Amino acid sequence: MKRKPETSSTAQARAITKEDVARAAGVSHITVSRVINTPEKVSPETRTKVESFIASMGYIPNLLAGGLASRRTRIVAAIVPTISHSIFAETVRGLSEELSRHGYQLLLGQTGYSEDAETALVEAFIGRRVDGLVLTGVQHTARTRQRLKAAGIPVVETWDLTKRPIDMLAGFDNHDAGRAMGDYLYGKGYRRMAFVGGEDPRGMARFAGMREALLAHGAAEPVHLKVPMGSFLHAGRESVARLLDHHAEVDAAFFSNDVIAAGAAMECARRGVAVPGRIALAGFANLEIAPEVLPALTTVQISAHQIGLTAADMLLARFSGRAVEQPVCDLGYSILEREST
Amino acid sequence: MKRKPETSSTAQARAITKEDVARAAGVSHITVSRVINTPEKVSPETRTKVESFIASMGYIPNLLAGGLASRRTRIVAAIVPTISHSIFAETVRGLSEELSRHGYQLLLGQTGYSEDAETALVEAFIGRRVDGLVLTGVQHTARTRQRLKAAGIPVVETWDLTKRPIDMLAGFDNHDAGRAMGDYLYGKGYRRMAFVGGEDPRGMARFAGMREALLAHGAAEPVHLKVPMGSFLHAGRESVARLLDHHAEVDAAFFSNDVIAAGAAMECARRGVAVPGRIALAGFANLEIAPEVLPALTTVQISAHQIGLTAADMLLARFSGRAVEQPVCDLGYSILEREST
DNA sequence: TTGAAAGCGCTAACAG
DNA sequence: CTGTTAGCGCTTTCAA
Repeated sequence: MKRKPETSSTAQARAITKEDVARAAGVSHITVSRVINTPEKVSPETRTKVESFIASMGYIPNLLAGGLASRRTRIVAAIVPTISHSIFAETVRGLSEELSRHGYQLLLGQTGYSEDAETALVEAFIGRRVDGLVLTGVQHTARTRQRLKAAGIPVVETWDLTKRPIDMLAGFDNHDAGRAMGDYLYGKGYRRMAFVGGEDPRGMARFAGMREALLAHGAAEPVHLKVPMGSFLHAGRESVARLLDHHAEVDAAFFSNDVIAAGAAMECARRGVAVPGRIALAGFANLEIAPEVLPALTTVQISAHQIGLTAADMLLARFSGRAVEQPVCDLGYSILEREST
Repeated sequence: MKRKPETSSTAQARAITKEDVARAAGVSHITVSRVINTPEKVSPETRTKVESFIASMGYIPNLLAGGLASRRTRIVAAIVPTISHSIFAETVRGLSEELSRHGYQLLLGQTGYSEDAETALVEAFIGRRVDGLVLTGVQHTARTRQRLKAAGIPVVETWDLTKRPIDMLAGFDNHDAGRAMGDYLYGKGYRRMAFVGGEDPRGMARFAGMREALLAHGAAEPVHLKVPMGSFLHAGRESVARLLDHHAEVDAAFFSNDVIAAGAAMECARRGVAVPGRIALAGFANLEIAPEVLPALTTVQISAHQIGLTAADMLLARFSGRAVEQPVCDLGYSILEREST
């Protein structure tokens, strides 16, 4: 039990351990452990004494060691395409708040919309022995699915629906949501539609749904404009410019998210193009910017925050051994009409 | 060395260990360890053989155990006020990208601008034995500073400057930046200024700098409007409305960040108020929205992304035992003139 | 180039 | 209510 001399290049001062506190307080280290984890199982005097030593010595338990011994890290990992854009921020916020309320911490990973990056992150997080994992979308590499199955940790897929979830699911039907917007725009009298979005699976599903609705109504094949990663606002401005200049027949555009749509609205304002007079604009997700931009955006309201909350609650139920009453949860969507259509 | 029967309520399948791989490959577990960590120290045949077993068995090393034994987790924690807003997103992105390039992962914490929350996060992260820590701002509780000193881990403070950093620093002078904007606006002929921002220390410093500049020029005391947390766009709209309605003399407003300023621009557009004719608007940070909104925002350009990159490089240098050539790094700022002033 | 022994700091299970 | 014993899975000497 002798301490070796300090040699590590990180030069981290030898941290105080439970042993040190126990010695100082004249108890065994397991008692210190109990004071921290199950204080009700320790006599009040002992507890008070130990607690005062913990405080005065500035003892911080090594969660690495604790996690190794107990096989629970109290860490949940979330993997999102990106946090730079606000689309997933609400979900992450809901997740993070609910988890931290229950003593869990959130480890965040970004894929940049790459499935291989997701696989790498999943492996890294399994290596960290996270207690649970939240994934964005339902499309994953075979390797990801297999790793997750093998690890046997609770998983929640989000932001979409599927017949064959890996484990649990909290999302909504992107295809249906797209169709609903198609129906809505057609119902408002628009006939030549465009869809502007990235090539992520959920955006594609929304496009497919919208297209289906339009064709069912006998409307023309919608124009499909792809936007690059990067600045959504800028992409929105560029794409609406393209629409205005090269697809003059288009009278309504549905954007993959509100930020792109807001960019489009800004470009229209710049050009003095009337919205919705010359072209109607609809967004997706009801982000912060949707009601603020001029004109306020019609959008598809989804519960991004609720997705995070639900995912957290599902995991928390699993952790505590409770049965998850609804392991597959469709949170729905609704059309929110504002000024832009 | 006998396995206990599976009882854990997490029901995590017994994970494959180095032992299992070693046994299968007919080597000792330490050889497996070498194949993973220092492959050049293993003979090519052994390496190939072990690697194939690692792959086929789907072995994922337990980083908890590794971290415990090696005293390095390859995790860096970053603490920001919030990730929901885009202000710190660029910094986090720079940090995350640079770190992951070098095999480190990022653990993210949000304080909601509360110093006590920061302290709690610092303690939690120290408990996780992160290799390094990135903090936002230079104002921290005594307890935070003391914990950090005691833990002896590398720390980078960001987004501000101070004479007495905890350890390393990558930021810019908020007071000076505010003064520069004050000078600029005064130089453009504006005389009745307002500052709109939150009550975070950096925003306050910018206000103080601006005020100092104005008073030095003999201009009037600036109006100071506080915005609540929450929606910045909305706060911007509300505050400019207040300015327009109750401080009609104000001819220029400086906002704590571009998102608030953009909200203000949107409200002006809604009201048909001329910018900068009736009121000039200036933002801060040169966020994505600044050049896109109508009118494009004059702002203070700072290198949010560079802050993250620099912080990462400082930590990386420390980790590898290299000396950090510039432990205190002033990244500067500059006025970026656009249409809104 | 490979292996054996000895922990890292903690918790689980059992005993007292 | 408190302590003892035995690992958790890995890396670090040190030895072969």
